[in-house]
Amino acid sequence: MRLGELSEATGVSPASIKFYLRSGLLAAGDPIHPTRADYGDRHVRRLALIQGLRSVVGLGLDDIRRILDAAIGADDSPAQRLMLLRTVQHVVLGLDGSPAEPSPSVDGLVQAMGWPGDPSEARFAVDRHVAAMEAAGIAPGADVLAAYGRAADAIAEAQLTVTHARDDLEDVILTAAIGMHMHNQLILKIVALAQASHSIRRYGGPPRDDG
Amino acid sequence: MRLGELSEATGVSPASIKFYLRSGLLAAGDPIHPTRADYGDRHVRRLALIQGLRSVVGLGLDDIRRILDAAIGADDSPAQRLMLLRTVQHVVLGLDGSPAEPSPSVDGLVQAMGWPGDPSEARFAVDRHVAAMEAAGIAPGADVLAAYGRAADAIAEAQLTVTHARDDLEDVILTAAIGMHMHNQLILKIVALAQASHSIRRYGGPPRDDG
DNA sequence: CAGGCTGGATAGTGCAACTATCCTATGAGC
DNA sequence: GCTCATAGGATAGTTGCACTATCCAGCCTG
Repeated sequence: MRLGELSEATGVSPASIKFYLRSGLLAAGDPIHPTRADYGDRHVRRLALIQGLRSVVGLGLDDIRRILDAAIGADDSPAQRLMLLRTVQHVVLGLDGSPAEPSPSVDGLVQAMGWPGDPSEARFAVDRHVAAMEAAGIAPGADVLAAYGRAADAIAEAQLTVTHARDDLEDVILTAAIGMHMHNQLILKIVALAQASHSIRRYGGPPRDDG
Repeated sequence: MRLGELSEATGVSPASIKFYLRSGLLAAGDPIHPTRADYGDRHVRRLALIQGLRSVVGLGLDDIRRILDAAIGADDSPAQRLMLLRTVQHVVLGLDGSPAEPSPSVDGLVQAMGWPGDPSEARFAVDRHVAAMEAAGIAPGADVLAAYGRAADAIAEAQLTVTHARDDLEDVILTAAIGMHMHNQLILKIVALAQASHSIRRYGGPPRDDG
């Protein structure tokens, strides 16, 4: 299909498609004439991925590009899929990979959950984050961490299962990134629900607008 | 203190302070002369709040203004604090308050956690979110929801306790918003950690860069 | 009374993500 | 062969947000 048709098929304006082509987010179509290129299904999927990462997950084009770059040349093997998953996490969480001081409470969490204790980028990120929360005076208690651990274990399992059920890498990325985001928002909303419940317990009623 | 001193005290440029004054995010100082105003501690705290909500939580100035508006006229009573907390959740989560179809899995969660079953904005938000996830083919299972519920309960309790220990409303807001954000990021990172662990279990090793 | 700082208004900057315009080269129709 | 609409490519302009810089008048100090 031609650019105009690709635009109609995806709902993305021709100008934006051109912009993505220029930006290197979308591969050029197969040139069938000097002034004509042919776009296919992969372009449609790629555009859907870009749109999803932008509008749902809220990533910037630079971050999207980093994820896309990781997908280039990757095959469908489990190892490559995990690699891709890791890149998505890396970008979405803004991990930087530099080592951090292990936190005792995180040690406790890892042991309680039976997770491997190897230092890793994710572990560093958790350690750093817990340290930041402690510095802010809002350190998570052992019970909170334990609850997070169980929740995280359940998400991780579900995410891996869903992710590996996907056929193509665009789907893998989209499922992983949107899954992370959606689970995250879900937890926030459940916390809001829990807080409403707790405030009822403490004060006999929810906070109300109308006095 | 004068504008220049307020700037030095907070690290916010005079131009930005003027901008916040114009935007209505920061109350004008007490005019001591036609061309001189006096700023006090409340301006320092307000600026710290604005900075925190912007740089840590990532809110836009419109959202910050909505939270600030809710704080105006509020007193230190538990009810007002809860009201404020609710506004913060409202803004940070983008809740809209319109009713949603109750989801059976959320019903199950609420009953399992012993939370009050009253319909509420938070409940609607959770119902809508679960529906969206189901539509996206990434519906959370009962085990995942149960784990979230326990985690949320722990956060809510901790958050309420920490929040109510704060003295002034600026602190209440900042603690609530930054707490939400930090806990949220923490969960994401713990999920990343859990995922690394699961991938080791499944495939005998973490995904690696170096092959 | 001059200079500098204050506060207030207005306009400009930088970034991100588009969006509109222009240009060139076909390729279809006559 | 010639014209003209259109695709594709390059360039510049727009929008929204969050500042930032400039300008101006007042007035307090020295």
